[in-house]
Amino acid sequence: MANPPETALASICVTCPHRETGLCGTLLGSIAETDPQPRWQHFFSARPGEQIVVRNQAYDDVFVLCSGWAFGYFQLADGRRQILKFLLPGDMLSSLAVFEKSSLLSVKALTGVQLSGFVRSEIRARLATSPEIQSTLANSCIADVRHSTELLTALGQCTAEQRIAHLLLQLIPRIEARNVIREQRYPFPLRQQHIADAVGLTPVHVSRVLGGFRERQLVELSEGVLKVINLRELERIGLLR
Amino acid sequence: MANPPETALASICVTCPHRETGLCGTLLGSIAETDPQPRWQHFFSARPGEQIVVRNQAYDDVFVLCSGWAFGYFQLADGRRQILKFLLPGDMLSSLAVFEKSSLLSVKALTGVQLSGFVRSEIRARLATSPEIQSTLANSCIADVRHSTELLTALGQCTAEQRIAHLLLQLIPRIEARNVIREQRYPFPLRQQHIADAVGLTPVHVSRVLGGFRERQLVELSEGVLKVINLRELERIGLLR
DNA sequence: CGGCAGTTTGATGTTACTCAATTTAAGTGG
DNA sequence: CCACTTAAATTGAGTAACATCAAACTGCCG
Repeated sequence: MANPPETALASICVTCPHRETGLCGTLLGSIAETDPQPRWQHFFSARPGEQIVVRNQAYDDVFVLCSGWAFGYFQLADGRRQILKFLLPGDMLSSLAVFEKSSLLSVKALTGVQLSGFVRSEIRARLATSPEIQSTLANSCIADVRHSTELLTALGQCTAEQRIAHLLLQLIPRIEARNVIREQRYPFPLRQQHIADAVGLTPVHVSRVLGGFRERQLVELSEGVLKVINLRELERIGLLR
Repeated sequence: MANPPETALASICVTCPHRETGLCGTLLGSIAETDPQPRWQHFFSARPGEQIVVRNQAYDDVFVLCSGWAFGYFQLADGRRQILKFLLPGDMLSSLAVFEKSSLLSVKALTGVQLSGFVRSEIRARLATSPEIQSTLANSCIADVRHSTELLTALGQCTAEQRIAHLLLQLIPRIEARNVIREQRYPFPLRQQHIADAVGLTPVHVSRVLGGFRERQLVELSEGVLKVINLRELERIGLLR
């Protein structure tokens, strides 16, 4: 995971899996025609576990994840934390960063990551004239709200099994959209601690539930790989109806 | 709670407690100068318990609550439901309704309510030219996200006492902003069932926790009134730090 | 007065947490 | 390639928090 030289970095975002629909690609598409090295954009990277954004701190950039996994979370004073969303390549760290300087969330890298930062003022200027950027942003906000609605319902109303199944089901299509999947084996860099923090359980209990899933031949999770054996049954457990 | 005649309804929204900052007032302010009876706005009311918006159904209007209380929720097939937010006068039922026809949430009236509906196309047209409407909308989205971040953290990480205290603390300043409060007595139309559905507990357990709060002289809740006795201690329990 | 919805209370059951020990896996340096 | 170290996952036993079930109580309204 060595850092590629600066000159190579620009190509990373252009190859974002979501450049067709994502803000990153939308913006880069518009500069390709005009300015190959804009001042209002920069790339950088972070190591696994490194903090990228601190809640309530002010930033002049809007960030897009270009490669790797990250997660947004809310930290409590006593060490507990709630993970609110996992971020995959093409995701904006926070859609509302376009309007608000201070971040609503803390963000940490889960794997090694590469990011793109766009200067907010420039995005807002373009937002005013580009319907494409407008709808990209609106869609990102809608996806965010839809996701947190579901997560809230899962946390408030569902059992441990259902919550974990729901988390997996929510991630599976997003991983599929970004990777070639062979033999139902999905790249999956979360530790059980991350799952626990995301669904409001202890790591110990997560281990027991995943053990149950394995025994029942639903999914197997180890070494950064999620193997999906019985998707139908997983959906029966984890789909919100 | 009889329905006032149509002619009187226009004045209701003008006296919205949040007309200074809310979308409702922002829009009405701009028409007061031009068109006293616009076609792109209409008023209506609903009785206590009546359903106002159905999730996934399409609407041509963006709704603002003018009087009374309502709540947005996600309904599961087996009867469980998660209440995601309580709506007070001046609140948009959903900020993202400006961009998305189909509602992300179901909404029910808690008390008798009066609402204002603005035709979406008209709002979007005005949005393009009015920085005031833009920032009002952005602020509403930001408040929504901030709120669901906190609620998620409370549901995932906190005990029953903390969750209920948190809910009360979240509502208290919003009630204060809309009512004259005497002797720490807040109008509070929620049933224990609503509290339960909002914080992911059973009504029975909510009753026990509230009983504990009463014994300890923190708050008393009965007959639609919340009496706040020891705010400091309530904050010690329910504030997320 | 009777009925109904909402709340309270008690007894019991289940889920998930805590604490602690053990196993497994992943590096690290010799 | 192999001890040694460390982080992560697993397992077991005991406990706390919350759910469930059922009954009694309250205030309200017809």
